[in-house]
Amino acid sequence: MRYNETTHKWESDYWHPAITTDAVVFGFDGEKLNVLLIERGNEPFKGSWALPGEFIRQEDQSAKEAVYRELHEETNVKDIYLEELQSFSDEGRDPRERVITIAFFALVVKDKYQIKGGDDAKTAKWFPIDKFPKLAFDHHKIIHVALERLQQRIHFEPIGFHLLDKEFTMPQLQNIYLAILNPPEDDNKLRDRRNFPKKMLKLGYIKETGKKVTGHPYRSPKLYTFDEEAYKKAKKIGMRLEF
Amino acid sequence: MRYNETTHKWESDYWHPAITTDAVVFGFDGEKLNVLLIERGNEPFKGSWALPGEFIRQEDQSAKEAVYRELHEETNVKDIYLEELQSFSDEGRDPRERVITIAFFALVVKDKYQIKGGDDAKTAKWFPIDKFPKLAFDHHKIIHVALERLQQRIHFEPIGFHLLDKEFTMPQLQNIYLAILNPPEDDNKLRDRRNFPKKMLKLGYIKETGKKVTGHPYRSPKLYTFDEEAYKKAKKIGMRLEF
DNA sequence: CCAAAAGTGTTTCCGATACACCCATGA
DNA sequence: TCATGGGTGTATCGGAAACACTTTTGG
Repeated sequence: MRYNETTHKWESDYWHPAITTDAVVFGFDGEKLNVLLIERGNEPFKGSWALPGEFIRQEDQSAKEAVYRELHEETNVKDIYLEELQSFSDEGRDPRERVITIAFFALVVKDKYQIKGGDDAKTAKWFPIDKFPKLAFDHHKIIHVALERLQQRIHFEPIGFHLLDKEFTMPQLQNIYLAILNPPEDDNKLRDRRNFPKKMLKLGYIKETGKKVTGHPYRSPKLYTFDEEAYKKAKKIGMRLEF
Repeated sequence: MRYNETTHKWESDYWHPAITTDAVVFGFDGEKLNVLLIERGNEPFKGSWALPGEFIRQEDQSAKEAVYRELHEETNVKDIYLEELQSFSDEGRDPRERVITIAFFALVVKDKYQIKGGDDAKTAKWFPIDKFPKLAFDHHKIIHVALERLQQRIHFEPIGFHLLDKEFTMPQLQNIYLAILNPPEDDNKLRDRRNFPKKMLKLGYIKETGKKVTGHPYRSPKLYTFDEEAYKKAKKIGMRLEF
């Protein structure tokens, strides 16, 4: 594809579709899983809520980088967990022209970054995963796929941490598993406070910090951290990391 | 993007990258896992081997459909297992222009279809997964990612069948697991002929056909099929399908 | 009757699950 | 001292893993 100085347009002998990225950004508020949405300031779907996303630019090194750029602009996030979901390329998903989207999902510490308020064209807001507005394009479908993927992932990869501060308590971590997997009320294996830490600690990549939380009107929970080294080692020797 | 009747070029106000699909097609020869490669007839990388793939066309309903089209042209395959892998969008992966590839992996019955021979510009050939030539572009990396994905998948989804005829024997199925996962010699749980069928049958979605193979110079193995209905049912009630 | 490959059953052991009581903290 | 939530230990049960012998088939 070349830029034509005369017509001021990009030209090619072959059809090239437009490519965007969209990110399903998950956050955790201590109780529920939340998704970050943006109110669209332009047509199409002006006024509707949508996933943060943008057209990939020529200067982006990769699709992933484009997502980082966009998320940084929107929310100032950094050092987040970001994983490619899949592409969405069906005809008719954008009324303007044929658009292929590469979707990602991200896990962030919800209150660590200041998302953009209503001060300019774009307003960003968190919505609980079970109660969000009608969305632009096929973004509803993308969120659905992202949630499924997250549920799969958390069974076999320790990614729950990315929704929490560096130091976290067992009950917090357990709540994340419950919020994501939403197991039936009688599922003791996930909901039981005795079994959860036992299993989690046996995996070997969570370690106590020795510290405790203070300021609660009840017994202070211990703080733990994710031990990246131990995790890599466990993964290398093919340890079962299933939860 | 619009077609300009005067210049006979596609034009847009914004940069649109080129999009291709590539497919890592796996086949099984009874002993080893194989990948389908194509000898390139044009520059760049003329004469090199590469993954089957092509630019997405405007008339393709989706990226997946583009892959089907391309594979059908190359190999006449139909009813194959096809799953999106991920996109590859790094700058510089194609010397011509910026190209974003959406990669897929496929499982086919290796000898069911006649792949194209050396009769025209494109020659297709099977290569064992542990011994294939230098590849064009970043296709080496794509195959690596595809193999990892396949190894993950087969632990939790019954996809081994797609590499075999509709009716297959336990030893055949076991060999697929061994070829894909390549467990250490002392791994009894996968290599033991007694444990494998036990576990496999307990999952509930493989059933005996009552038939047997004949023509072997030794005891005839039983034939089994994949029971799609039973699988869906098991999946719906959230059964553990891990192997 | 021999060689090659396939089929089958049992025991053991560990890990998952179920389950109940005590502890720390601030009000 | 009470209410709230957090921490911990144990018994049981089931499934995974280890293990060996018999059967079928064609040559």
